[in-house]
Amino acid sequence: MTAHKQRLEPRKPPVQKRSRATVDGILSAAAQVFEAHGYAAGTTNRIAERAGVSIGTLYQYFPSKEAIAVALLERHIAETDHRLHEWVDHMVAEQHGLRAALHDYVTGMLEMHSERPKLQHILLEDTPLPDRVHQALLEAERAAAKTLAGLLRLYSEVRRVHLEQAGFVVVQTVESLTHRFAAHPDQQIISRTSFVDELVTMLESYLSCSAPRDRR
Amino acid sequence: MTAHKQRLEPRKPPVQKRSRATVDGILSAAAQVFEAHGYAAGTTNRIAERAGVSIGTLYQYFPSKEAIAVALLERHIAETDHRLHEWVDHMVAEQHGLRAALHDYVTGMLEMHSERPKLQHILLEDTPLPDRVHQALLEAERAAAKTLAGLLRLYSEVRRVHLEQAGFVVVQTVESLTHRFAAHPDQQIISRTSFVDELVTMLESYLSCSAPRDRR
Amino acid sequence: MTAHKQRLEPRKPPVQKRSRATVDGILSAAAQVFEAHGYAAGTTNRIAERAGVSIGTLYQYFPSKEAIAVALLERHIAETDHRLHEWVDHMVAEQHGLRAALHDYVTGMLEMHSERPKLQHILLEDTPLPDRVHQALLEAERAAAKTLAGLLRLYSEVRRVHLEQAGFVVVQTVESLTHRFAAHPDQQIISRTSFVDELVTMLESYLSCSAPRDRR
Amino acid sequence: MTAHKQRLEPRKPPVQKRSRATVDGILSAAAQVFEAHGYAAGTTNRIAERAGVSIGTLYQYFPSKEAIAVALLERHIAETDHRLHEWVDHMVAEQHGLRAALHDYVTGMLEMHSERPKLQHILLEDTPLPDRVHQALLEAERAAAKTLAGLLRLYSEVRRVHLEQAGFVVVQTVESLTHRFAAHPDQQIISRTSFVDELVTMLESYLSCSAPRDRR
DNA sequence: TATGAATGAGTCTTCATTCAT
DNA sequence: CATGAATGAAGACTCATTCAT
Repeated sequence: MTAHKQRLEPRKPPVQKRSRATVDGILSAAAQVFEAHGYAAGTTNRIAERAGVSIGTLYQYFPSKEAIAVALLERHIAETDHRLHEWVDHMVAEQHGLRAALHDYVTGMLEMHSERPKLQHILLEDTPLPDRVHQALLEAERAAAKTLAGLLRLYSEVRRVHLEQAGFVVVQTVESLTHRFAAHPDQQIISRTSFVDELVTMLESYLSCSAPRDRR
Repeated sequence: MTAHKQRLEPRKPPVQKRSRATVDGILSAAAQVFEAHGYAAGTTNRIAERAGVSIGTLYQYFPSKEAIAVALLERHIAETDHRLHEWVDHMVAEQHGLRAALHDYVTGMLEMHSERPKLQHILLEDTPLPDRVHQALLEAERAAAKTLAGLLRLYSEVRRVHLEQAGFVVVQTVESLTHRFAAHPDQQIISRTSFVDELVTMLESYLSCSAPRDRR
Repeated sequence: MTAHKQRLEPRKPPVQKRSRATVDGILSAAAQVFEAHGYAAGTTNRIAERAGVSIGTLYQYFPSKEAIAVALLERHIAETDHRLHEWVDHMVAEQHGLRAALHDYVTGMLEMHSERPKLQHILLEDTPLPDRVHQALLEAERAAAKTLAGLLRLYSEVRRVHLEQAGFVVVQTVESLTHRFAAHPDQQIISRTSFVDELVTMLESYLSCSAPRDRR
Repeated sequence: MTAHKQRLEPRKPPVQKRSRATVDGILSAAAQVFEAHGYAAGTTNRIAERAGVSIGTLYQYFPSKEAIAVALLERHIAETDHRLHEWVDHMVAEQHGLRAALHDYVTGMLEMHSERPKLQHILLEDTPLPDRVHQALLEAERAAAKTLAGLLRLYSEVRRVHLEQAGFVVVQTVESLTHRFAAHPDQQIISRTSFVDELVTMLESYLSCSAPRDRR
């Protein structure tokens, strides 16, 4: 009868500050609810309730549940990107050594993922997201790899030749492991500090070794 | 009136072979359906249909949808474990060098995750699994780390001191990266071969470096 | 998430007699509910309740509310068609005069519309019916005009030249007036008998006049 | 908490001209919206938007959606009545023959219904109108029949005895057929001109025949 | 044991209406 | 008087689960 699934953006960003606050409130509530219940069981009513608004208001700002998920993911992508650039700028300015730089990066990402460890995966794996979001995600990863490659070029310790490939591996590794560790912070075989150290060591030795040591 | 969430085991291991086949059929169907539609949209009716049994029969063998998810996850854990041990045995027998061994391991895991790349995450993140499953999962990882540590001890190239920690890092890294790569095989910045090579290189250089190169 | 609005037929005519009864029960209930509340206010829950089945059962047989409306309309078209042919056959067999034939026809239609006077209009005007239903409706009217033309040919009293046009006018007139009268049976300016008589007279004098009496 | 269904009149005839224009604008917008979307899907927000006023303003002038429908219907009744009297006056003045008079009448009504063919039915069949509106409708029809009877008396060609009954039949016939035809102007078995001619012929022969030609 | 029709709690979403500004 | 953000009751529809056959 009606035409669902059209725009996935807030209908009209109804202009001002009140709305900004409301939208943010809904998104934060959604993040909590999805984190706690999963996507399917994270009902829009629960989100609205947690956000302290009526269900009607929620739908004033988001045309569908899916739109909320998309907004959440885009927010996450933006935040990750922001963190990365901030870190890169900081590193360029501070001129620390490679190990220190990696340590800083790993710590930052671990911190970031410790907030809502499960959210991304819930969003990524259980939501039938429109393709453009997946594209955006891949694009963001590609961009991150490139950015990182640019930074790595500045370190004399780095011996790898294909810096973009190396950047990709580093980004993926940090993202994945950091995320995994954050998901089960307590019951781990290894302490947080040790984990960071080992990871940094791995990355450092990888970046500073010149090539596959020997043929298989 | 409803009786959700009771036992999560197959009611009675219903005697013998006929049932064995049926249970397997249902699990395989569930794997396909969850992979394709996600957990929430993977309806029990769809699973039953794909398995070629009636919905009634499905509920003869599994008391709830959740029980199917749990069984699937346990099956996956067992399989991973099996693969690991097989590989370890093979490595012990063949006496290859470290790099070759790692290459074999990485390739095997990548292969394994390429089958149903999304299934685990769907199961892990969207199902409110009973805690004992999470425990089992962590336990399995711990065991894997130990097993790997045992193997690593046999290689003279390995210089790491805390082998269990190293085993943990290796297991996690391979598991994560392999999984990530398998999820988006096409649109990657790096080829499959390069990916494997880089990953192996990273692991090798990590394992064969004696310690953090320098203090931070 | 799912794909609504596909088929508008009962999903699978689930085979047997029980279903036949259920489908009929639902349709009858729907007819009553739509008649009483209008299309929009005729909720599927109300229909199910009136039919004595659960809402789930209703959706086992009809994929959407619209499908129910369509089925109802198709049923009506079929019934009208059936009535018309029955009447034609009867008239051909009985060899009554034109007036008697018309009287019989008008009475029959009036009877038929007295059952649920508003239903058709509700279905026609408020439901966003798929186009093929509208086509079917027009087609049915065209066929009725033709059928009637065939019958009129048998009456010597009929002087009209364009029998199909005449058939069309008669069908439309009877359908419309009969319907209107049935809608407000009580509070009419004219009695039911008089109404039928006048209508018959009008039709008779129309059919038996040779042409426009005079130029305008 | 809700206050549905209270008064159905504009709250206060809010003074003068500005309001007059606003009310008219809303009604016209409502007519378009109902015609295009049906009653249920014709939302008050859409009406307000089309009228170029805020939803709040709409509710300043109409206490409910239903009140708009009622006002629309009353407007329609008044207009029909106006047309009829205009026509009668014209006919009395011009002294045309019966056929010409009928032709004029039919043409006028056809024209009128061609504007928003579906609106009336939507209003009539899908809105749970308060009874007094139905009363008013019937009353208007009765009055029309009487008015028409008065006119018919002036024509020597008319032989019918019960002029009021005849007036009723004529009014109903013209109203119904004209409306039906207007609703599906394109796909008709008969052209517009032919339709008018046939209808006029039918009415003329009816009015000028003295009585049921023969007993049944 | 297998079947599949029936169930109904629970979901997302809409929209008439209110009221603070 | 006008505005439009907020409200929440209510509706269409889904799907895990049961149970009579």
